[in-house]
Amino acid sequence: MPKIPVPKLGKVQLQIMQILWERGEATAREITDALNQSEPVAHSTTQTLLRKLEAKHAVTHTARDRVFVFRPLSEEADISETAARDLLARVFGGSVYGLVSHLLKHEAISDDEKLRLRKLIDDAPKTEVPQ
Amino acid sequence: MPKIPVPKLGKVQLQIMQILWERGEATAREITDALNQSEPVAHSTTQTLLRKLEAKHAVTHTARDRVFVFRPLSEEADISETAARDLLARVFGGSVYGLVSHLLKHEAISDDEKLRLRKLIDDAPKTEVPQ
DNA sequence: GCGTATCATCTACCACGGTAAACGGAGAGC
DNA sequence: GCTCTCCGTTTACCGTGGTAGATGATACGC
Repeated sequence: MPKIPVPKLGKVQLQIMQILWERGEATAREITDALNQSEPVAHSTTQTLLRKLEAKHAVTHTARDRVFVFRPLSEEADISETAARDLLARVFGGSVYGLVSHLLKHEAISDDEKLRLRKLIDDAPKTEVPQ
Repeated sequence: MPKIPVPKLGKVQLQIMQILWERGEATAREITDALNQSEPVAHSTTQTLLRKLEAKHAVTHTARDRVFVFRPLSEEADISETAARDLLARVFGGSVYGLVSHLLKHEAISDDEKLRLRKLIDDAPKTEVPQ
């Protein structure tokens, strides 16, 4: 089994995936409309990107009436995983500490968020480095 | 003043910048050699990328003897900033909490790192969210 | 039946990162 | 003086993301 690797996605491709994750499924037209909420995109562009996403097994489609209904194949967690790990390796030398300290220094975080983060760290299991 | 925007860099381009940040300056040959420590890259490739980096004002060069000495123009902090914010916006909807919790859940972190992270959060200033 | 609207497909561009061969200039060694 | 080697420059190619027009199939209204 060739076991499809987690695909790397472009900006708009990721937006499309997010729409699909949110809704479970959508037609090309619905996706175009959703994309156009934030920025204008031609319907044909959406369709091209859907074809490319399908080519790398990130989405699939089934025909319903005369319309294609698309559904996500890649999981949101996997994509986030890959993207986060990529940034980590490329920019922060693989150091989670480096990235987090950078975020704390340069990004706005509410007190509430800080509390929740603290809790998260406290609740983290002891050194159980998963495989 | 056109005020150059912080450039987005590719994988190898980023590696080149990291070499330059580390050393302060380097010749094309030195960069190629350093890159080849991790993965084979033709010298001409290095030079092409340096030209492209120079085109977007990420590096500059001066001639010394017959050799170009390259120096970084972009700051490491700015590039990290851009890359981190990009990931944040694209994948985690701008939520620092989302990204950090993801990291804590999916990345291996030593107890020591956890302690240091906790300290970092505790020491973070109170909600001074300017602008 | 015929036009119109809607789809999906095909085809083509552009930008950019990455890759590298080919070329030309200029010292170094003999 | 000729060759060798190192260097920078030019040029070109591929892959991919993004963009979209042109085209063709098909249903729908009248």
